[in-house]
Amino acid sequence: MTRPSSGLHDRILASALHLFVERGYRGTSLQDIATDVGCSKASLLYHFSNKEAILTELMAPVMREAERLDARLDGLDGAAAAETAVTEFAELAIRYRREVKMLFDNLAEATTLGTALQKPESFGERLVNAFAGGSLAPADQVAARMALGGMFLTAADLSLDDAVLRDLLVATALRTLGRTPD
Amino acid sequence: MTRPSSGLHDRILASALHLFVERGYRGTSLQDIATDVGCSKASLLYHFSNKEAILTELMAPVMREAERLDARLDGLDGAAAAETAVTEFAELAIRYRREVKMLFDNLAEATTLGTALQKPESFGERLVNAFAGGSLAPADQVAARMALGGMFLTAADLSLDDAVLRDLLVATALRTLGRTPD
DNA sequence: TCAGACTCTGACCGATCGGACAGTTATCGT
DNA sequence: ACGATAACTGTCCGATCGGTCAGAGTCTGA
Repeated sequence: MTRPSSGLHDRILASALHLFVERGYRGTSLQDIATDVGCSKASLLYHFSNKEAILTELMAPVMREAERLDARLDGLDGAAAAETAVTEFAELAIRYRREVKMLFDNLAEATTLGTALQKPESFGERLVNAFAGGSLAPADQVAARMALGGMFLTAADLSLDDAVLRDLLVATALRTLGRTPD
Repeated sequence: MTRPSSGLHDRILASALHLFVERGYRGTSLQDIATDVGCSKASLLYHFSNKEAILTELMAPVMREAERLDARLDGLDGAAAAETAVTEFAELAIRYRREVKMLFDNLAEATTLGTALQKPESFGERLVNAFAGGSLAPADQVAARMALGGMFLTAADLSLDDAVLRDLLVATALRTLGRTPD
């Protein structure tokens, strides 16, 4: 680069994340982001090919972590799958709190939106299965969905110390699943 | 009325509910609804003063039930509050599945939107407190949020028999809260 | 029969959306 | 000193948004 980088790229991401979380993806216009950053709307489209590219880049780290977790769960079953899934998902949901909140604030639009929010959908289903320990019994499936949904919502909403909240999420989710933590 | 009512009013509501659930409130334009109904966009605004009025009327029955539940919880505390809240909320969430799904699909926009989606916010907080049995301990608060969030998401997503799902929601939520059902 | 009320619509409006593009400015290596 | 290139912006665009309005068509009660 010739001109000293002002770090605009990262500032755009920061503002976009903040606004997407607060008002949703559709509820945030490029002009909103530009105003918040303090640059022109055209600058956004210089750094990102389009609006969705901003969302995609914001979600990229979460997606990577999600795929890693997905791979780890692949060989597991039963109690091992459930406990691993719960523990790792808690860690992930806490670390990427804002991204997680952004994600489910736009679940309805996920279908319309491109690939940025489509992988998480199938990932969610595999997580539910892991939570259920592979069981297809209605009671286990419902418990799995409730545990996952509960962690999802609670991690995004609550403002508690990260470590404390993570441990509580894990313990409570395991209780929901009927698996007493060791 | 002079001309035999074509029931357009209700058909608009039905289409709007369907589309709001599928694509979100912001993701659904008046033209989308009009096309789905098979009438002109101007007809929508003949029957409803504006777009938000459609949403408000869709949410009206849920709001009434929510207020009734709210009143019932007012005098209760501890285990009685938790069990009543869980049981009644399960009933409500199941009966108004689609409206509930519509509600949390638009949580991020609730602040922007008018009164239609604002009452539920404070109602949610009171529900959490009831779920927690009045306790302010972090463990109880987290469990309450997870139980509520879990019911919320699971009632909206799953396609199970109503009665079966309702009983499972109640049993699982009580387990999450650490309250063994009688 | 006919005035009036009800239902519905086409045409139009200003605002805003995401995005395209040519041009300006600043800074680099040579 | 001087292109070359990266960073950035003003301006414009077509599409679509929610919403208005004058009127057309249709039925009822007097």
